[in-house]
Amino acid sequence: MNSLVFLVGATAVGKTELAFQLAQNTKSSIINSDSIQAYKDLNIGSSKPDFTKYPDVPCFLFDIVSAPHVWTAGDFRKKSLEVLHQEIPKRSVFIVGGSGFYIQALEKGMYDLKPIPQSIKKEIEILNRDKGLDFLYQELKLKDAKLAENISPKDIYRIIRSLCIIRNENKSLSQIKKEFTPFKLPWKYKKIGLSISKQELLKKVEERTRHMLAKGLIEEVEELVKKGLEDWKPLQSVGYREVSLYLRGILDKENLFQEIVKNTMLLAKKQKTWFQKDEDIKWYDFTEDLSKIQKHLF
RNA sequence: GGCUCGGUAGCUCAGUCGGUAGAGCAGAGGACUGAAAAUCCUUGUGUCGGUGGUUCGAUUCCGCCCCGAGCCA
Repeated sequence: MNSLVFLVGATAVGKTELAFQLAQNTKSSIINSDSIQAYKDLNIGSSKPDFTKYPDVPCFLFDIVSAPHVWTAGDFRKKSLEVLHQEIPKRSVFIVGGSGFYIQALEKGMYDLKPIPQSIKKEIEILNRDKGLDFLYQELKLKDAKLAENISPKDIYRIIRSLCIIRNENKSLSQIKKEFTPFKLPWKYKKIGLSISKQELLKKVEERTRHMLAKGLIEEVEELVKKGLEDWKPLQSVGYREVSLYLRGILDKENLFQEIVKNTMLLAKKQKTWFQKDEDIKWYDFTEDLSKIQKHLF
């Protein structure tokens, strides 16, 4: 019986390397659940694996989206389900990545929502620009008091998104949530996490950041900016954002390294917070023997 | 050596017309349903450089000293 394993943990802990070794040893395949590694043009800053090192491991959902398109949790859910239906009958599968929201989307499902048309997005953006976020928050309070209570009046992302949904679905998010039945994956699966002390992680993050800069992270971002992609959302992610600031003269070179390291550590903390509430995850120290982990899994 | 401006939370700095102080960032914790590497929330006692003086009371005013930056010699 082929199995399904989620491998999670903070950025830079060494998930990818472990996953490829496990997959190679057990003739399994890998699905990427990292939101940034899905992008074709984001290689250095996303720490994309070196696929030539493991030519026999079938890989999915890496390098599948090109700018200016944007990859979302919903896309991940849909595509990963397709891949799983095709792969599980053939071999075991590892799903690897640090995006907790993606794992949740796949595991528990997502609300069945229509895509938001540009016209609605624009309308809300103009309201935000002209009347301010507080005006939008007041509208949300009127139309979905329960949700408004649970988010901050400054949470620009959630306020705009929920108003878009109200306009597009004619229903509030709270209502949609109430009517939603959680989905269940049709396969048995295990979740394992790689843990690391903050001190050890800092060492890894510094090393990785140094490596990224040496390998040409700045040039990678420069290329994208040259193509007019400075507003492309993924360039707001850790590493890419700091380099963009550097290219615009807002950050100087000495601070660039420090800022990337700092924000990567912040990201790692958020990932840790996300995963630690999931009691199904079995944690292993990052120094744990491969064979031990493998034994536990199969 | 003289003059000027600084020395306040781990960092950058605000402020107190004299009643022992507060922002941003960091640190710690948390939320999270289609950009999630995003977007947010909670959390701030520190010999206010040292020392003497004035004062009921000084981080705040005055003197001296120490440290840093700049200008003049």
